[in-house]
Amino acid sequence: MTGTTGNSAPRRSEATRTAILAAARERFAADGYERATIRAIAKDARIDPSMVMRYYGSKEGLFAAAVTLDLRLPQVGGLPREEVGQALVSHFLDLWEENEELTAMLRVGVTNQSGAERMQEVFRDQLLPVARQACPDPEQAPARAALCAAQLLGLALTRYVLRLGPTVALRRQEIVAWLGPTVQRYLTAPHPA
Amino acid sequence: MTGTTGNSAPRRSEATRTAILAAARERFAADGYERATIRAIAKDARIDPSMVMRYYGSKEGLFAAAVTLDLRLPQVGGLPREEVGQALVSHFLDLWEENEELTAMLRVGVTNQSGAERMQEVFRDQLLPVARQACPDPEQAPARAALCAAQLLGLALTRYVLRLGPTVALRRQEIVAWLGPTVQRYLTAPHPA
DNA sequence: GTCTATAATTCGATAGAC
DNA sequence: GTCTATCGAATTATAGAC
Repeated sequence: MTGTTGNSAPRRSEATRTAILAAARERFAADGYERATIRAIAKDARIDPSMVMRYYGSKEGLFAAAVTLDLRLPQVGGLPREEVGQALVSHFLDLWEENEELTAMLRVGVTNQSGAERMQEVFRDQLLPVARQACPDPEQAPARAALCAAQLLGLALTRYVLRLGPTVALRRQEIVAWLGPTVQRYLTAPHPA
Repeated sequence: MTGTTGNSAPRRSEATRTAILAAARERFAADGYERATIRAIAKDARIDPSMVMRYYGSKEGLFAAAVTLDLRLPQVGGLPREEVGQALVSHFLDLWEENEELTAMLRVGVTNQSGAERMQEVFRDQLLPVARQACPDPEQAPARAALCAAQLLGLALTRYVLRLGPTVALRRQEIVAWLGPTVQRYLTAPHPA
C-alpha cells in the first residue's frame, strides 16, 4: 500500500501485524474465544501484548480482523446438475483441512455473540447464493441452504472440533461418497412433503 | 434415599443441591463453560457461591454432576426397517426441545476438554449400539453412527446454538421429512464406494 | 448447613518512558 | 514503533465464624 520506495517512515509494523493475525487465528481455532488470551497470542507472535491492543484496539477487534472468511465456493451454475453435491462436499473438505479460520469461527461462534453473527453473515452472503443457483424453486433456497449447512457444519463439528473417533477415521473418499448425494438431494430434490 | 421418616438429621440440603444443578444446566447451556461462572449459577439458585464448592468440589465437578446425559434412544430392533431414520430424527428433535442438557453439552464440548470427552462417551455408549442394531454389517456400525452424528449434531448446532435464521424457521415436520431419509440411508444403505 | 472474608490468579486495557 | 509497569475487575477456591 505505502509502496516499497521511500523510507521516510518505513513501516516495519506490517510484519508484526501479520504475525499477530496468524497467531490469533491459531489460538482462536484451538481454544475458542474466552481461553484465547491476548497475552498468549502475543507470546506466540513474539511481541508485546500491548502491541495487540495498539493495532486492533480490543480483543473483539482482533477477532474481527483475524477471522474474515471467504469460502470461495465454486460456481455451481456451470456444473452438471448431478455433480453439485459432490463438488460442494469436496470443496468444503479442502477448506477445513487447509484453513484454520473455519475452525476458529466455529469454536468462537458457539460461545460468543460476535462469532455467531459472523457465521450468520457467511451463511447469508456465501452459501445462500449457491443454493439459489442450484435450487429449482428460488423461494425454497433458504430452507435448502439451511439443510446443507446442517450437514456440512455437523461434519466439521464432529470431525475437526469434537474429533469423534469414527468420524476422524473416515477417509475423504468415503465422506464425499456418503455426503455428496445428501447435499445433492437437499439442493435439487423436490420438496418431500 | 435417607427416607422420609426420622428427623434426627433432616437433610434440607437435597433441595439446595437440586436447585444448584438446575441453575448450572441453564447457565452452561446458555453461556458455555468459561462464561458460566459459579457466582452466576449460585445467584440463580439463590444460595451462596461457596455452597457450590462445598457440594461439588470444583467447577469441573459441578459440570460432571449437572450434565449426565441419557438420550433414551428407541429400540430400533422392533421397528420396520424403513421407519428407523424418521424415528431417530423425531426422537432427537423431542430431546433437544425439552432438555437443555444437550445444549449445555454441545456448547461446553466445543471449548472444554471434559465436555468433548463427555460427548464421545455419549456417542460410544448410546448412538453406536443403535447403529449396530440397524446396520446390515456390524463392522460398519462406527462409520454409520459417525455419519448420523454429523447430520444430527449439525442440525442441533445450526438450529439451537448458532440459530441460523432459515434453520430456526424450518418446521418440525419438514426436518423429519428431509433428514429422516438421510439418517435412514446412513444406517441401512449399502456402502456407496 | 450457611455465610463472610479473603487469598491467589488471571484477564483486558491504559499510561507513559524510550 | 516497541516495551515496562500497572490498574481495576473478575475469577476459582479456601479458611473459618456462626
